[in-house]
Amino acid sequence: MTVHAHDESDLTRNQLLVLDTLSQSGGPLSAYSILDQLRDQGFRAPLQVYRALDKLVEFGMVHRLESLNAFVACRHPSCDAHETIAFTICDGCGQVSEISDDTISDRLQSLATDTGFALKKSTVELRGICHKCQNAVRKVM
Amino acid sequence: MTVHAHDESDLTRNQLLVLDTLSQSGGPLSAYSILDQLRDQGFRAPLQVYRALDKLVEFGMVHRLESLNAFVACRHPSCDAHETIAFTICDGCGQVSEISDDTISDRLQSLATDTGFALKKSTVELRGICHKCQNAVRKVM
DNA sequence: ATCATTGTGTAATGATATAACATGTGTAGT
DNA sequence: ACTACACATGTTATATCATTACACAATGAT
Repeated sequence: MTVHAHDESDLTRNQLLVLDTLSQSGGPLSAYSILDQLRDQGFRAPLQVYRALDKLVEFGMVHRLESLNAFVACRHPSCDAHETIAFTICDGCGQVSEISDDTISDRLQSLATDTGFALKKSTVELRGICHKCQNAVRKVM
Repeated sequence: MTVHAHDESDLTRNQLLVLDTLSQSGGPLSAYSILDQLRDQGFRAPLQVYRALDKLVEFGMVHRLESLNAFVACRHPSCDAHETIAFTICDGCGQVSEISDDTISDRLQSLATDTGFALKKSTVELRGICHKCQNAVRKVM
């Protein structure tokens, strides 16, 4: 029984299709836009997407962006080291970057521990404008 | 024209009703459950709640919890110092606590700045089990 | 062979959020 | 007073996100 270390060969057809759709998009997608892109492959209902997403998130191969109600493929090519703790999300172009930072994760963990809070999952999402989009705005002005 | 430093006297009737509902609940509420609680006061449609919430969030008097799709009244009694940067959310009892921590906010800001990202808003939500609920589980076992 | 587990397909529904348009209300400028 | 403007409101309809419930199929363990 495999516990971790999932790779693509462990995935079902539906999970693979959903993961591929997300990977190829290069950015966040809603469950319903994944569904639309997979109609040709036989997808008919949201549940087919949500079920695949649940597993992929569980495996750490996809992340859910709470502030967007959307999903992104993990950028880590091999499926170890899914230790992302934060995301930047550009409100201009939608680009998402993953950040790993021990200062923050350690600090969050100790803030929790200090108050007796058993931390299960951290959501850290930074909304703003990426470097490229800031330059793009300057050009227009 | 007042720019900041809103207090209750600046609020419209609808905004006051929504804020009171949230304050009295002591925890997070969805927009629709706020709506249900305000039917007696004449509320009929979700938009009445969402519009009030938009303003209250803008004023810093209410926070949106992204991972819950819900809203809480800011715990700060006077409406200065809405500098909360993080929340703990207990998955057992639903209790929400606000955390202000310069280590984290400074670090998030500098991670953003380092990559040329213009940070507008940080979402930091810690999901887990609070101290009380951990004890409650022990009793049952 | 049977049973449990897991994945799948499908329809219906629930939950969250916004668009579009009409109406009211206070206030500043004339 | 009248107008123009900004802003809050009311209402209907619709868009978007997510789950429940039920039936069936494939796999693997006993």
